Amino acid sequence: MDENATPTPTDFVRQIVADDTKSGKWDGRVVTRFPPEPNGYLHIGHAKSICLNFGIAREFGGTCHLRFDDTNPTKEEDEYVLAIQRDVRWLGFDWGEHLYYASDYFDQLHAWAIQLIQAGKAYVDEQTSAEIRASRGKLASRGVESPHRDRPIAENLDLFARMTAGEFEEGTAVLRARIDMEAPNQHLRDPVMYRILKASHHRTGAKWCVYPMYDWAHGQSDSIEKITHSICTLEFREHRPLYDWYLDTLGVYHPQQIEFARLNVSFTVMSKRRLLNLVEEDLVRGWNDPRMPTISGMRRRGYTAEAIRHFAAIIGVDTTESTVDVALLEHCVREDLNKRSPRFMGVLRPLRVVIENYPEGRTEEVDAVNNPEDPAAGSRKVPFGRVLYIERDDFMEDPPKQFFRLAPGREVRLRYAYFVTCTNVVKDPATGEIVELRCTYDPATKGGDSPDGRKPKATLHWVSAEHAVPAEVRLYDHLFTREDPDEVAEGQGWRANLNPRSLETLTGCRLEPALGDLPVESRVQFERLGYFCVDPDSKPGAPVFNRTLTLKDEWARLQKKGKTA
RNA sequence: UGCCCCCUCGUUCAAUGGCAGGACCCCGGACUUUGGAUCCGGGUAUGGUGGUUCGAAUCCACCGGGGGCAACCA
Repeated sequence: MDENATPTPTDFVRQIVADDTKSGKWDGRVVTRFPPEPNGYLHIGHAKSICLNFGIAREFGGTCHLRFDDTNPTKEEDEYVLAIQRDVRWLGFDWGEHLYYASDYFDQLHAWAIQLIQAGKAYVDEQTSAEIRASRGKLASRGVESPHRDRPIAENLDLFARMTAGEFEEGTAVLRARIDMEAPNQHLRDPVMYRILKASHHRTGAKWCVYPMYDWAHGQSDSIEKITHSICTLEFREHRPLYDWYLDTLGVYHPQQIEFARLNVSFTVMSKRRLLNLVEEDLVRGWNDPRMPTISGMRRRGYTAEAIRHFAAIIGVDTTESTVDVALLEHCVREDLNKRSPRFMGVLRPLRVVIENYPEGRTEEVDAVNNPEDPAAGSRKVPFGRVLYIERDDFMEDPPKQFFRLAPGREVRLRYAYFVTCTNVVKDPATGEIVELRCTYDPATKGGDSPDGRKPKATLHWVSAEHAVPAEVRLYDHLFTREDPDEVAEGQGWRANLNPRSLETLTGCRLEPALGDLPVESRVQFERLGYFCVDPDSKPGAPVFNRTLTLKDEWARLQKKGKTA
């Protein structure tokens, strides 16, 4: 997509950055970061954050770091690290040499922890996690101080050293910041800084027995990297006082945390926990299932990076929790695909048509425009013959008034070819099913125009039976049947709203020859049907297509409204 | 019965004390060798009540509604 078509967004985060740049608050530097935890694949919500962080860096001449927030070895895997990098790159962003891991900072973090202990600002607590949770107090009440809170500094130092050395079992001790058990903000009630985890870390292996908690790791990582604007989602707003406390207490470089509303999209779920659940329970075919709101899923589905970036630009950035209509995302994809997709003809549910007055054994080629939106795309030849396939939906034996397509005795245009008139309907005598149409064609209409000015009300797509490529086509619908998957009956979970018809696999489709050998991920339009792309499951001579999205369909709209009497 | 945050067309984002506007969506029409695309027109919004002000979506107060926070997750 033309970069000019996407206006540079203006939002409150960019406003802050612009103001800071102007005032010289950070010496004119702009450094942001995208800090995913490698415990799942990136989704469209992350895309919003990626576009925000990398976008701001690009617009203000700054840099954006990719930092893996890998502080929990029990949930994180290298597979995710690789997938995340691939997805960010595919989206069109580049972190240059600024690839970091929170685990790179474990030594520094540990040294800082000792510094806090020495300052009397942290202590080792040997209460159980249940005791700690209970003593932290309810939402409306205050917390109670740990019996270990006032233990001597030397003892804390010793205990923490032994925790680090692996002398204690998991769950037997933690290091806590010594702040205020009566703070109205729960996060300030002596938060845990380190817990004992005897798990192998994807990068540091068995080096550590203690791992930093998110709050302890995140702000300090920002500080080490000299981040200027640490942009995160709304749920971390109440963590900000803690973010600030750690940095201030340590007396180190202190970035500004800014929170924005995470993206929700209708008819899907966005939490990594739920997406992981769908994958693990085989409710979808993996993280990159085309029905998933993951970046890799959308990519496999045929969405373009440009469309996703444009979507991110127009939804804006705000502090109000909201759910964006999936139709807006789909609009962005259609808009982009309309401009760039070469057109072809493909028949999903074939109905055989014999042109009775067309000579047996004859074949000719007709000229077809590749993309009416792009004259530079040129044209191609499409073979035509006596036996064709058309879409079953394009014929009705007894059509309602609003049906413009083929019917007995009616003339329609075959796109780029000829006008044909249906003369007979052949049915299976046993089932009554229509198995073939007999038609005649008007040789004077070659190319699709009649010298006498006749204008059929419909133009149909078709393929020559002799030349057609057989294919599998996968049709997708929304993953959930409700705008809000959480809207469920008593006692039911979000999965009750999974759409049982989110995937429909069609075999025996017939495509024009040019579609037989396209590279994986090629994106095309099947005329009158929608946008499709080549799935990696394709084999030579046996392509598999995913339907990215349908075209808008006036006839389908009328049917849906029941106005087709 | 604590703390924090948020309420503008159906949805979403603008309007930074000065004519409430755009996009999506929906409806209707034009055009059309894709019932596509495109173009044109239409579509009951500032949660409520007070206050400040020449003037309030915007500032203040109260009320109402919604969301977040009680992992040794991030």
